Amino acid sequence: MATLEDQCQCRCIHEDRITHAIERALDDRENQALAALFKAMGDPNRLRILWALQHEEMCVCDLAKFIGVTESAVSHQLRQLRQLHLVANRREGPVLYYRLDDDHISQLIGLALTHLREES
Amino acid sequence: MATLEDQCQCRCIHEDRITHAIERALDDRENQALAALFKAMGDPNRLRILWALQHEEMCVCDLAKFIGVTESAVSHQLRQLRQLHLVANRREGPVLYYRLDDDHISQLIGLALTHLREES
DNA sequence: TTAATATATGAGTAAATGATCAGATAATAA
DNA sequence: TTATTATCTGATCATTTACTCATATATTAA
Repeated sequence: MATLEDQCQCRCIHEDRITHAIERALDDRENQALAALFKAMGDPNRLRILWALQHEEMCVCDLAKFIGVTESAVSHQLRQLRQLHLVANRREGPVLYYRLDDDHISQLIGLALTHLREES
Repeated sequence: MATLEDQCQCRCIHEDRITHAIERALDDRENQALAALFKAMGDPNRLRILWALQHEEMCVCDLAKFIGVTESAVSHQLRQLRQLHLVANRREGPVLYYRLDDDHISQLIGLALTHLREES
């Protein structure tokens, strides 16, 4: 994000469009948070986790076995997903059952898959 | 992705859930492609570009000015977005006007923003 | 053709990422 | 209490990433 005054080599063609874009731009924090959300979904293993949790809640070692990495690795990934409110868990004795945090996650995956399959 | 036979330290609790997850799992290539799509949207500057293009098509140097980086940097980003069918362009003389490739992109951003704002 | 403008590309680099390993914490059972 | 199981956390490291710089390509005009 830059204001128009910054570092102007004056090569741009459409001052008006830039001005409008800046006016309409998403707030910086929100942009950052939104990017973090997409980034979290943008890793093959995390996505596998999310996909699996669409259907059934699973514990850490289930997920580790499923995607073929260490339980430690899964735990690290789940922390990220938790912090971004993509997954939630519930404890039953010593085991933590993970699930998707809300319905938006499935919707996002579904919508993206639609885009992909229509191969626009 | 691993089959159940691989590297079994036999510590998992729910063999059945793992089996189901493997059966229902997204095809490996599709999972990869889906992750790539989300990852592409998961960078603050690329997201700013996509957000701006929701409203109006813009050329490379507009975008560079807007987000405050080199035109080269924007060009690199746009290539990624092009390859993943997130943006498309049209040439008018020497300048390329970029736009969102289809309506799904806006929908994805909107849905993610809803999720974010409901702070589930 | 040459010059100028808009964009693309390749190399190089500092920073971020995702995995593993080793060790810490939490809950239950003996 | 101690032992065991499930999960978490910190350190480390190889890979990936996103930028800048320098250069190449493409389009138009002179």
